[in-house]
Amino acid sequence: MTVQAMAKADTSASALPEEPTQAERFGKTRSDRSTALLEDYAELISDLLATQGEARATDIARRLGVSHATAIKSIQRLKREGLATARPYRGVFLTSAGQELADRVRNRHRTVVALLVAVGVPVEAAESDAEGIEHYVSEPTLAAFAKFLHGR
Amino acid sequence: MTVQAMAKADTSASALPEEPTQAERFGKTRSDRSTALLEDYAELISDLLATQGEARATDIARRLGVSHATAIKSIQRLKREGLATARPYRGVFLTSAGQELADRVRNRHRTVVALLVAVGVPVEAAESDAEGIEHYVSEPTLAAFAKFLHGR
DNA sequence: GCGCAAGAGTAGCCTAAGCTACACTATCGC
DNA sequence: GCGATAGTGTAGCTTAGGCTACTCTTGCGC
Repeated sequence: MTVQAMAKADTSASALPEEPTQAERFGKTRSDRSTALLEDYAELISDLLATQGEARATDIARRLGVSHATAIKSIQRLKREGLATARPYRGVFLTSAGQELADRVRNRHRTVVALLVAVGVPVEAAESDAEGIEHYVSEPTLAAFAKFLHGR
Repeated sequence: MTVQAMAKADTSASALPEEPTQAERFGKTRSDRSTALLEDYAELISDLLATQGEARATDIARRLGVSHATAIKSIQRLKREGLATARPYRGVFLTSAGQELADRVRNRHRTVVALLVAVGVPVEAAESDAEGIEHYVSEPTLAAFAKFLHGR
């Protein structure tokens, strides 16, 4: 604090953004984080339905590398949020909202990977990093990515 | 399941990666997620020390948009992990490991923002999205970003 | 030098997302 | 048609990261 300290601001640190701005960004990042899991589940279920014809809890668990109990708990959350339906001992299905989310996520995922590769990231790293990155790519950023890829 | 379903694989879904690969990626993403918070704290503390001369729990809380109790809990975790030191009612300081982490994170943050801007993302969106994205950028990807920025 | 506001710390609660262990269905083979 | 096995579901525990509501220090103003 104090004026003296203020004076030496902007030395090494690239000028801190004002508090409210920074707090908002962190808040947005926090909420993105909480939807990241749902997005992954939706996308995976959609892929499983498309390729295997059904999405079973055990398959989902195996793909994600978690226990089946964890997968089931997350599926329950998906149901709570209106993204999926599931009847006991039958598979999991997506509601239209869930399918819409899955499509959006898959599309975004592809764009992110393509962009990473386009700027020179090795394919394997691109695929791997995109898994984490994609959940934090906002609409304007995604649009910029698409434009960049298009106009190359 | 079943051969019929297998046969129609690779339709809409961009060919699922094999299970072990995918599970590894998700696992990596999960562990990145758990270090993301620590990284944010380390960077912020470093910035506060540089610009204000001290890092107080309340300031940290305000910047991050969380309650001071939450900030203190996280600072305790930082201490547990050997990244910071703090004596009661004195400020928070970084260990050399913590400082090293902060430097690395700040550097990575700058590179990510610069890359986003370079591919046409509006500055405000770049700053905001980078906050989430940066934690999932691996070394190879970061190197590719730097190379891309350099050789423009 | 003392009182009081601001800041720091503690306690206790919640939810999400992991886990293991156990119990219950379904179905396939014979 | 019945039994083993594979898959599903439930219970109960853990940790992280939020919160509010309290108490305890510090240090500034007078």
